[in-house]
Amino acid sequence: MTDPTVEKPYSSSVGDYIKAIWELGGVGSASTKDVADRLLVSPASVSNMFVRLQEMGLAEYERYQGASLTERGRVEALRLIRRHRLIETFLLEHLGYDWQEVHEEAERLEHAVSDGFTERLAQLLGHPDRDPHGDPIPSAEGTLETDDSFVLSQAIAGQRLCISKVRDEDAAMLDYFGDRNLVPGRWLRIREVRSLDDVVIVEDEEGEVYALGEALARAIFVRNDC
Amino acid sequence: MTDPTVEKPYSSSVGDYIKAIWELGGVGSASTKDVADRLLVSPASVSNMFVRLQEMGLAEYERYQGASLTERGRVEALRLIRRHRLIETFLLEHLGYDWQEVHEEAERLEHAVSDGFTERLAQLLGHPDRDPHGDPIPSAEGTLETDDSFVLSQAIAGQRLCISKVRDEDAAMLDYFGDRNLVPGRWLRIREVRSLDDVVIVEDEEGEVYALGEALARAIFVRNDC
DNA sequence: TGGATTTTTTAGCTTTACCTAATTTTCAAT
DNA sequence: ATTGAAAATTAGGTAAAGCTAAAAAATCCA
Repeated sequence: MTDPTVEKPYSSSVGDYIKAIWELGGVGSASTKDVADRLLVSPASVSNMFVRLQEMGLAEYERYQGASLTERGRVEALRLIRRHRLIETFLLEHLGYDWQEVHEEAERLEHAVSDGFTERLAQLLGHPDRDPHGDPIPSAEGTLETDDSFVLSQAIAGQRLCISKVRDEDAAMLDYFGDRNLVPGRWLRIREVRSLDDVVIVEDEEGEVYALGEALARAIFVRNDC
Repeated sequence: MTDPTVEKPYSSSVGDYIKAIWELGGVGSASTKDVADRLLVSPASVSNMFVRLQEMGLAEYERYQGASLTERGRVEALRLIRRHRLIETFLLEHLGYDWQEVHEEAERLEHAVSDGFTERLAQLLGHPDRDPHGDPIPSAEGTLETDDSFVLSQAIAGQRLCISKVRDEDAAMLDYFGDRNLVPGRWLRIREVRSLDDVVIVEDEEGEVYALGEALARAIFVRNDC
């Protein structure tokens, strides 16, 4: 008597795995170890879950070859990422959160909110297509804009480029960038890209000059338009 | 090596049980059956959980006698109820939810949000002390205003009373009241309380007269002040 | 090519939270 | 005081999601 038209929602664990595969896998597939490291679980747990994801039709999986998402898995991942980024935007813009605190809270909330909540939140926020880090927000239909931005360390001296996003993994870096207003939407002129020590020297709109070491230059993404 | 100062958060199931005991128990204790009916689980599951709640120090429990909350359990229940009511207020006032939709969403969210989120939300909402149904919102410290309101069916003809809250169990009733603006904060003059058929006849501030049958008259709470 | 190392899987176990079926206790009514 | 119904508990079982330890496959490298 199970009604196939009513599909039960996936558990939050399943969602975490799908998201991890999406984020790690890119085009190809994600390895057991990488997923285990990202989710802080044992590799054995990942092996188990890969089998279950396949049974659920969310991933393709071949023993010893890692897992990749099916179309349904991809849609599900993008749905969660949409939720996550909209929630982050709300926390930052309406509740006064700062960069550090946002990620953890959004990680929990994205599994608890309904689609209805998500779309109303999108409306409240004015249907943004980027979150405050500059990451694109997938559409409600599960499409994601292609991203032609690249890492600042790959820029060429003389270019004038727009910051498209900043990596959101390291809170201290986010603070550093926030303090100096190196945030998505700002234009930079590239003064020098020094291969010797991977330092990139840039000038912002106010003429302020910054020398960014390797780690910082790889945390800022830029592109030609804004 | 378990650090007793770091207390792990309770699962959402534990929270559901504590809330149910609080809502059903009042002063005394809540019975296995009542909790089972409210949470839509089997009585056997409730018996199990009662034992676990006692081991966790959240409830007192004696076989065949039901369970009542300890001080810690009471504080935990009020914390969840605070979250729930603040979230409902937010959904109604900022996201355009209507009465029906609100409860279910809040029920899920209250287990996912942090205390930090809750307090920021309270700030955004202007630290309300009542939710839109008129239910008092517990303080962050775990205190709850004593409620001296009573059910409309216990009013006496001639009194002038203020609607303090409306029962939030039945969505159709909430709609009925909402449509007629019979909401917390409105004053009513009691024209007649007919014991024959339990119909209560009231007049609102605009002189509109309503005859409310037993079910409706028990869903509206009133008191002398506002 | 053959070891050594890393990665992955398998096997078996734990906890949480639920269930059904059977049994026991309580309570109310004769 | 007994009994019958309602309520509660116990016993035993399931599924999800995790774990460790041991075995197997893949990869790297000299």
